[in-house]
Order: sequence, then structure tokens, then C-alpha cells
Amino acid sequence: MKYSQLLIPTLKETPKDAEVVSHQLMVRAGMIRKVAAGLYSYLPLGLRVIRKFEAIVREEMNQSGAQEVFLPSVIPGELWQESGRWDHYGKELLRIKDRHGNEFCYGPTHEEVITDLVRQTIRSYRELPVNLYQIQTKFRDEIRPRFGLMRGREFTMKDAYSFHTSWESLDTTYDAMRDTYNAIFNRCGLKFKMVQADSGAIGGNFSAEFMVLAQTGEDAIICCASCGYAANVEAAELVGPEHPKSQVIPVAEAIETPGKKSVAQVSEFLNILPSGVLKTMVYQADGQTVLVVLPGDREVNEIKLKKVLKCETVGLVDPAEVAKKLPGNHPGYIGPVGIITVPIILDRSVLNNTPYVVGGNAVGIHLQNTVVGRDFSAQTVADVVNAAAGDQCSHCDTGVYEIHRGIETGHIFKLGTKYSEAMSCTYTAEDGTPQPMVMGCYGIGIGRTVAAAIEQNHDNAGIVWPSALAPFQVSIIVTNGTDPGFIEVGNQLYSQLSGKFDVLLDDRTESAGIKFKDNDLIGIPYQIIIGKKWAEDQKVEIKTRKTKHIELLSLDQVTDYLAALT
RNA sequence: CGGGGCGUAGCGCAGCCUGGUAGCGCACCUGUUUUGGGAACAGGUGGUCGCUGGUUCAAAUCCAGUCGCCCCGACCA
Repeated sequence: MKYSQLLIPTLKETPKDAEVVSHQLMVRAGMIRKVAAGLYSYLPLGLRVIRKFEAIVREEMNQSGAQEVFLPSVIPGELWQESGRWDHYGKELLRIKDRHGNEFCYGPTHEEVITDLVRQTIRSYRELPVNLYQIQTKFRDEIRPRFGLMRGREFTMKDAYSFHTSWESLDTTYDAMRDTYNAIFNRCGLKFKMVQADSGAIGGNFSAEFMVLAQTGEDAIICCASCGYAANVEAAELVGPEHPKSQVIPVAEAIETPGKKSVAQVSEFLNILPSGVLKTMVYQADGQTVLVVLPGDREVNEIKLKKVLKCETVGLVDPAEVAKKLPGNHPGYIGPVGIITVPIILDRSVLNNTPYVVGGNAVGIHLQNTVVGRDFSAQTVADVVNAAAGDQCSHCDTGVYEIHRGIETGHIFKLGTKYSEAMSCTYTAEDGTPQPMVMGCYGIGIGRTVAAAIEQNHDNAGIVWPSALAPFQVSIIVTNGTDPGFIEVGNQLYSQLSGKFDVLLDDRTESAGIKFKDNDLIGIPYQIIIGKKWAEDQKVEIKTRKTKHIELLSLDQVTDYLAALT
């Protein structure tokens, strides 16, 4: 295509509302423009990249045996009422009414629609399994949309749903999807990790996320370099406590700690490590107040906590409300000793027979030399804290955890019969009885993956596209767009390369400097420059965007050179 | 949802405190000279200052309301 005929409105200045690099560069490179919070228009260049990625996704999905369908983006409320999610999904579900007053929602995900389709069309075990996917626009009314395409309200997603007669059959498709996702992200040239994810209420090891590694990622990932175990920090398991030390610990005693409320303040005041202080946090779990007791250097993992308590919601109690739940107590001085009115959840790492400093349940007082079992006990002992760098790996004897950041671009999940039971999606089994289908679901964020690719591949000059995602693989830069000789060579090269590569002919009459800047900004991997060296000795320069390496070639060498690179 | 900030030309901003004919840079248009890393000169186009109401002889500026957008707050006991 000719640059002069394309709408590529590049920007010199960074838009002020763009915070992360991928968002800034997508706007500056003329790929997207914002329409409203979390809503974007895709311009030709942005759309080309999106389409490139979609094509890879389609090829690999089709290859795996999945079939493409296209479901409506607007979904009748009654389907969501049937699954029970109409009341549970919350404000992220954009609800709308049609002219007759009937309720609909804009689909944030499509389990209901696909389940409805399959229950209508599939009757017998002979027709299973099936795996259906679509590439569809979705809408989630995020509290705070941000980071451009990374967390928009409207976004494009590839979602697939598989239906089976058994968990074993689901396993086969799940494994195939895992392989397919690995193939997709590998083809895109992205550095990524497949990690164990939180599997939600169903429990078990049934869910994996694909994380594109980037400093700016919203998710923390725990990895063991020694055995390869990798998990979202939300799901990362921790090994049990060290063997209890056999030591005699003096009797617990109260000490005055005036004004020392935080772990940092208390540990500094007493000259001990933060890990020697226990913090006691007041949580509300489905309306019930509980105390969570954990080492001072740890963070509560609310997802683990939810599972342990088997509840729907957990959240910290507002500090101002604490006195109502625990009369006479104040945040900063709460401790587990002597508490009888409220259940205590104790992180299991505390069971190691070492003395801890805890809150004294009175302002300005802490207790030291307290020991679990002797000085206080807990209703529940469990793993309720986040894993951290340096912790011993839970899957091998030698490794320790490293921590990385990633962007969640794919998620595969064994759903089971949650939706098929709620919505009576059944098949007739060999013995003639109706059985609920076993389901799996598999998503890939299309726009988010493109953003993640930029987040991972850019430099000061702009985007550095992996070849597979680049809007054009090669550009031909005619440095002087008014010189007939240069134009001639440009056209000749263009027809020589078209059909073999995605080629952009920069035929604009702009100055050479502008063209170099623009081609770097939009990230074309290979740039053929017709300029000085052509005038001097009939050679073109081929610049590799990523390495800035320049190769001088005659026209007949260009095709082979590029073919070897791409 | 709480706290903070911002809405003035396509983009980035100044002007507002102390009311008095709306400005700068980039972009855009015309012409000339330019053409290897975002050119130079000359001339020019473009804004009911987010919206509504109020105060005033007079409002971008002061007041009230409203809408939109951005940032921070989810580990702090």
C-alpha cells in the first residue's frame, strides 16, 4: 500500500491522558483514537495489527478442530437470569432496555448464549464433543478503565466454549487448547509464561493463564527457576511452616508501645524484624467479622481467604468501623490473645513455635513472647498469604520463588457443569438418560495482546513490532518523494516485493527525516531506504528496526535478503 | 464509591488570582526556497473558552449547579 493514501495520523507529542507506553505509542502511531473512557476507534494501522493477530488465532483455532461461530453482542436478560448471573454479576454488566421495555445486556462474556445454542441444537452423545469459538466485541463497565486497550470497557475477545460427555473428554480439549495457545503466542514472537491461575469456587487445578511478560504488567507471577512451576500470585501455593523449633520461650508480657501502630513502627521500636510481629487484620466475610493473623512481613491473599472461609466476598473492615466490631479496640493494637467473640484465621506459617509480638488489644500496648497454642489459638489454620520472592518452592525441594510481572492475555478454564446444569443443557447418553454437558472455556484478549506486544517490544523511537504482528513487514522509504529516479526505483521494488511480503511504499513528499521518524514510530521491522547510496552506486539500504543494523544491497539481492529474515 | 486535578483552535498549553475586543507552540492552507533523522521565510484559515443558570454596564476570568475526562485510594492494623 502507499503511505500517501493511508490515514496514519502520527503524533510528535505524547497524549496527556495516556499513562502506559503501549497506550501512548498506539495513539502516537495513529493506530487508535479515544472516543470516550474505555472506548476506542481503530484506525487503518491499528486495525491491520488487530487483523494480523486475529488471523493467527483463527488459523490455530481451526487447526485444533474448533469451529468459528458469531454470537450476538446484545443478550436477552432472561438468559442471564436463567444462569443466575443477572443478579450476581454486578455493575460491570451493562444493562439496557429495548423499546418494549424488555431487558438486555451487552455481553461481557458468552457462556449463556453459547449454552443456549448448544442445548437447542445438540441432543446426543454422538454429537459431542464440540468446541465453538468466536471473535467478538464485548463490554464490561469497568470501574476505572485505563491503559488504552489494556483495560478498556469495550474490547475484542476470542472466546471458545467446549462441550463434552465427560471430564476425560474435557481434559483432551483443554490440553489441546493449552497447546494451541502456546502455538499462538509463540507465533507472535512474544515472551510469555503459562501459569497456574485461581480456579475460583470450583476448586482444583483447572485453570491456566497465559501471561505476556512485561514490567508494567498488572499481575504478579511466581516462578520457580528450578522446576518450572509458575503461578499467578493469587494462586501460588506456599509450603507449610518450618519444623517447630524446640525452644523454651519466656512467659508472655505486655510492653508499652505508645503511638506504635504499624508493623514497621513496632518492629523498629522493639528492634526486631517485621517477621517477628504478627498483624491482626479485621475482615468482613459474607457479613461475618473474622480476624486474620499473619506475619508482619506478609500480605493477606484474599482469594485464598475466600476459599478457606468458603464465602462469596471478603473485604477489610473500615478502620473507623473496627471499634464497633471489637468494642474498646483500635487498629494497630489488635491481637489474637484473649479474643473469644470473633473467629480467628491464622496463617499456617506461624505454627513454628517461635515467639511473636502481637497487639495487646489496648491502645499503646503490645504483647511479646506470645506463642501459638500456649497464648492463643485459632479456629482455622491455613495458607492465607501471598507467596513472595525467595520463598521455598512448593513443587520441588531445591528451588526458590522468583517474582515477575505479566499481562494476562489468555485464560483456559474447565467450567464443568455449572452452566449446563443451571440452563438444562443436556444430551442423551448411551443408556438413554439425560446428562448435563461438561464444559470448558478458553479466552484470548485480542486488543490486550496487541498492547502487550508493544509493552514488551518498544524503544525510544517507537514500536518494534514482532514480524508476525507488524502492520507491514517491510517499508520502502523513497527519501526524496519528488525525484523521478527515486520514485521509479521505489515502484520497481514495490512490485518486486508485493505478494511476497506486506509492503508499505512511503511515497510521501515529506522530508527524509519525517519518513525515518514515522517508520520507526509505527515500528516497521524492515525498512528499505532509497537515497544517497542509490544515487552514488545503485544500492539500497535495508535497516532492521530492532537492531538498527543497515545492509547495503543491490535491487536483485533484496528479495532473498528479506526472505531469509522474515 | 471517597480524595485530588483538569475541560480555552485538530494536538500540547498560557491567560483566570486582580472581570474590560482570546494568545503561544505544533499541525493545517497559499507561495518561494528546501529534501539523510520531525526544514526556512512570508502570508493565511481556524475557538459561542465543556454545558446551564446567576452576579455585573461588561464574565474564559467571580458564584452556583451540571456533564465529561484524568490521577490517586484495594493491604493500611
